Amino acid sequence: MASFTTGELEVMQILWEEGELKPAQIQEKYPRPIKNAALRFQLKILLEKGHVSRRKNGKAYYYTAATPRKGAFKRMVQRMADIYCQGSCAGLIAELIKTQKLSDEEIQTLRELAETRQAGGTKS
Amino acid sequence: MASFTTGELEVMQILWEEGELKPAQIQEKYPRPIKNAALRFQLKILLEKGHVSRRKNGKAYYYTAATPRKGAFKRMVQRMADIYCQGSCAGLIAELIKTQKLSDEEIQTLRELAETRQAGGTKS
DNA sequence: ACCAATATGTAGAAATTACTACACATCAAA
DNA sequence: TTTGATGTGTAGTAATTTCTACATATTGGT
Repeated sequence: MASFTTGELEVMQILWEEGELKPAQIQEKYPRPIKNAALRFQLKILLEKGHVSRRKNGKAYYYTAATPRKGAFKRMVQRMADIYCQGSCAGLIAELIKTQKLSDEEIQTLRELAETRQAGGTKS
Repeated sequence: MASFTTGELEVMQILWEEGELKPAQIQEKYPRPIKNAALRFQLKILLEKGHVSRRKNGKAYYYTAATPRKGAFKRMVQRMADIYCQGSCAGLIAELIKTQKLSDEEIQTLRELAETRQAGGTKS
């Protein structure tokens, strides 16, 4: 009831980035060749599940994401934390900082980000 | 060729944590009730795909993870960065620090972690 | 009003993932 | 060596996900 299949996610990504599109336009942006009818099938599923909505304009239906990107992101983060870090998001972030390749500037940015949050959270 | 199905991942998680187990033992640790034969089917798939190996000891086969946890983690991180942060892992970490609920201590820990990496990267 | 281009709807097939039932194999103990 | 507990192998079923083919509908220009 929460996570997307691969195909669904490919469509949602496009809608999150592009806004309102009709099937033929989504098809063009699709990361791999896909038949129009196959794509429309994905849209049908997403519509039934309530993840997209559509609106008729001229001849065609235009689709938009109904499920926000942010919520989907949160669920995926939590899932990953569950799998790899006993459910702890902080643990996940720590693991990422420890293991990912990061340039000096990127680390500096992250550090500043943490400091900012710290300053904002406590009352100066 | 890279990512696990839900069922496969549930098995891999147990093997990553516990080491070498026989089917009945994995079955006990499984996050939800599962029939012995159903579990063994998952193991069969994982074996065919090369994600686990097995070794006979006494009556039973004992299974171990052949695909390392670390690699699977990296792939999942990259996938998530691709979907939500234009492929940038640093961007992903930044997004996490910005959006996740974190206690003061957790933020402090992350900050220290970043500082440590920074100190270690540049020559003191 | 008609036609051609563009869209849509639906039934069914293929591929993947997940599960079940049951017959057969192996080891240890009497 | 028979017996029973434990473990294995395999064939068949179900559910989900993905794709295809084709008939039908809608719109704008003539």
